[in-house]
Amino acid sequence: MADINNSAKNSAGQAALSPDGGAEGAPGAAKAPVWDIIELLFFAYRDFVGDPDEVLAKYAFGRAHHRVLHFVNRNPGMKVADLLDILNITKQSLGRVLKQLVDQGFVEQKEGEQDRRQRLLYVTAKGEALSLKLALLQTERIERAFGQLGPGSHDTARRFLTAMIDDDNREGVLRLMARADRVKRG
Amino acid sequence: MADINNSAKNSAGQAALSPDGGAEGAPGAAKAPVWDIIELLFFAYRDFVGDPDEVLAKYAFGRAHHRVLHFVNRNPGMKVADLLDILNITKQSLGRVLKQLVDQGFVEQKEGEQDRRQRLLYVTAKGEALSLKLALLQTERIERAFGQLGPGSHDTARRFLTAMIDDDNREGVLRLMARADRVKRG
DNA sequence: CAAAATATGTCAACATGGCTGACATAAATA
DNA sequence: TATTTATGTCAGCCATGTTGACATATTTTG
Repeated sequence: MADINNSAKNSAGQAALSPDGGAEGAPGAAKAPVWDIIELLFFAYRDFVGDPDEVLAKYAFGRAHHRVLHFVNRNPGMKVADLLDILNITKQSLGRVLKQLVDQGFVEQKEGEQDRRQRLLYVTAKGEALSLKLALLQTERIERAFGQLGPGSHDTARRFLTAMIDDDNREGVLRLMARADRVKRG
Repeated sequence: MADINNSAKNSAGQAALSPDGGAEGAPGAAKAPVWDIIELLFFAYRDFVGDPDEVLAKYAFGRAHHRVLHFVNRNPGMKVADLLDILNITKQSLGRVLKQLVDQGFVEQKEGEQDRRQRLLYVTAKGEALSLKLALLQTERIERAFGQLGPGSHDTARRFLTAMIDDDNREGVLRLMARADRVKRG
């Protein structure tokens, strides 16, 4: 709120602060918020998750259904407990949307072979189709962005987003993604 | 569930798909979803917005309050209608959280000078302090990420996130951010 | 000036998707 | 056999979104 030596700003109307302008010497002591990234994350994510909404609405589904469908599609045969860990919600919350997905034939539950207490989750053909449809919508936006940026932007974005994940969680997330990738493409 | 010719994966446990491996020739025809970015956005954003939660809980506030407080702090004197546009919610929804923020002395409303129907929004000192506290929490995560990536990562992240915003909205968002920057920094 | 449009607020009712707590069942494990 | 585990379910609460209707003050317009 004071106002000294600045007013210079780059193309995005921000920065020139953390990259060098701002004090960054003291380790661990964040002085000025990185407002631009904070706000851009808000707007980017808002538009990103907004894409599938109209499609979901046609089935009377919401974002909660989308998340469940997505992870079951990506990790066929996963346990209910695994899904709870990923989504970070209670089994009661999950139960509600999962039941709807099962009742309407988007997700199937099969008894575990080794452990018959488990209800392993699979998408049906219908479920996979919907999951794919939604993912392709989001992919359009992502690839449009990559198109505007240079080559290597995919890798850069991946590295940035990966670094934004909790240190505690990062390994687990990467393992999950690697496994999903193996299963779906194997 | 079969398992053929792969298992090679890069450091992030994914990729080798869109960057080159996958078909990308047909313009406009997205064939394969960019699963990695889709999932990483989910996890990164989840952790990112999760940071402020415990602090907010001490005031019995939620993420809705956080969003309002943030934008009012960044755009002092903004109209209620502007805030509604940004947040994309109804005035009834906004009214609820805004009232709490006003009642508890985090936000003030002042009559517009030219147009006395307007209730221009300002954070109080208390509100600014809280907004800053929350932003610094998120900044820690962001700068930790920038630290893990090379120099120039701030700029790269900004460009990526900017490109992810709706074409229709991008200009408006950038204008808003530029204006906020001007106002807050003098 | 009177009429219409605008900015905001408010009441009431409802939906979604989180949550806690308690309890039930079947199957695995000690 | 006793306990633990994986899952499901009932009941109710909370936060935050929605729609629709209506009120009030103020500005703008015909």
